[in-house]
Amino acid sequence: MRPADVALLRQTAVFRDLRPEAVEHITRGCFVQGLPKGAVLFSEGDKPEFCHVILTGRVGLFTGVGAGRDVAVEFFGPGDIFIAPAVILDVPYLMSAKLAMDSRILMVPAETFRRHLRQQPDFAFTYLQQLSQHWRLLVEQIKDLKLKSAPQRVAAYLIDGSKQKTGPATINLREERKLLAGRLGMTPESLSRSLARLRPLGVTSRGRQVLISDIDQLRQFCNTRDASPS
Amino acid sequence: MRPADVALLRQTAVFRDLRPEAVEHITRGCFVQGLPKGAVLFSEGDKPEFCHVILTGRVGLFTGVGAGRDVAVEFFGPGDIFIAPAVILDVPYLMSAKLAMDSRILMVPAETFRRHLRQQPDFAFTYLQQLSQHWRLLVEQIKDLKLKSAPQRVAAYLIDGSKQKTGPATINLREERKLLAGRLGMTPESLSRSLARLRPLGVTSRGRQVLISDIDQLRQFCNTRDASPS
DNA sequence: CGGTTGTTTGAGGACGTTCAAGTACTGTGG
DNA sequence: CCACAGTACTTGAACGTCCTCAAACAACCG
Repeated sequence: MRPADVALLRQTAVFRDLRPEAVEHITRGCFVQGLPKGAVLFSEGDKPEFCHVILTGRVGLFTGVGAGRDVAVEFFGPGDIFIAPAVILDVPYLMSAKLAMDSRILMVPAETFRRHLRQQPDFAFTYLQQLSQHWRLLVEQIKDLKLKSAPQRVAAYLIDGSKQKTGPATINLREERKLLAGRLGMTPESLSRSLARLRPLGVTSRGRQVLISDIDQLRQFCNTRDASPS
Repeated sequence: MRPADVALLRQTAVFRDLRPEAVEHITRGCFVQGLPKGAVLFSEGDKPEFCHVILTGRVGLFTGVGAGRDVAVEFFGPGDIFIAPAVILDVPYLMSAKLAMDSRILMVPAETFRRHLRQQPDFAFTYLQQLSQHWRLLVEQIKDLKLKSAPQRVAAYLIDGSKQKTGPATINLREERKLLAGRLGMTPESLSRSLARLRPLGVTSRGRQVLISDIDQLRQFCNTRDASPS
């Protein structure tokens, strides 16, 4: 591993609080891969051989890649360890992993990862915290899919992705719209139309830039039972 | 804790492989509650005070309980530790927990649970395995919601819930249909209609009993892109 | 600059919801 | 044991949302 990569790793939520020698111990036998956008790390049904940690970039987890349309289940960014569950249980992946942009990925051999989880309580706990956060991402997504309309899901995503909590905000969509549509459980056409329907509520979008004039107004729209237009 | 409850606990996936003294150590300060169907263990937005382990019975996690309709996100049964993520992170629950039938619940004080996760590597790892399985449940659910039709989701649920892997099967629906409909992301009416549409494929239902004449045929129906009727 | 890919907009249709009524089930008390 | 109330489940009709298909437009990259 390059020193720069080690430095990146030391900033991540899971490794930040570990003793330096523990980090070094875990990363022994690991390596880093710099891969281009579109690269596939593994496919649905594969047996896991590595656990992956994102140092830089963005990775999407997709399903139905081969047949039909591929739909994104969730995206992860720097510091995230993704689909360790398959590694922990040593069972085939339920999703495929594809880079949403050029990324640097730390590859931890599956057995190494499991061994350190068993032997290093601190590591197990910090990873448990991250998996807990990721669990909550999926829960929120299921809630949104089950009881929000398409425009409401888009609005919720914008609110969640903005650093501002109130008033006006600017958001950079972190993935292209086609992929984002899948993550939100709709087609690209529906995403486009949903954004159009949010325009009266102060949402304007140019490319990946989205401007919101009033987040609170959007939040209110998200929580109304009735998503009637204008 | 009653000896019978201890015996139940010793059969669960998480506690089965722990040393007896470790189990006893963890359960010190815990207590068991026998509660009736419909009882609410906690509500969305509450701060977690206990981690819950199901000894017997069945618990549903719901959202939007107060306003609108309450929708089930997932159900858990004996041996499951549920929503520990909120406990681990010490953040408010995203869902409410309601008993789907009379149950016995082991209540582990939140701080006790966190402390043992930190201090007992075996416990952390076995729980990590369970959370990993639960993670995969949510992933499967999201996949189904995003790329299966309502009848296909019902079929997938039946297949998943049956002990047989092939040929004919009998399934006992573990929750009433109203709640099951929410779990499957549809209304009770749609569930009823979906089951009706599966009839030509050899699915007959009487109450909570569902008979399938040929699981493989159902499985094929699940995976077809086109869910055209009959 | 042309080709490819991503995004918007339109029209039509399928799926699922909503509302409403009717039927079957479950448990309770007479 | 039966009658009854309350609930769960089914079925029907109308509506709305979202998807599909198709075309035009914009953006990006070699």
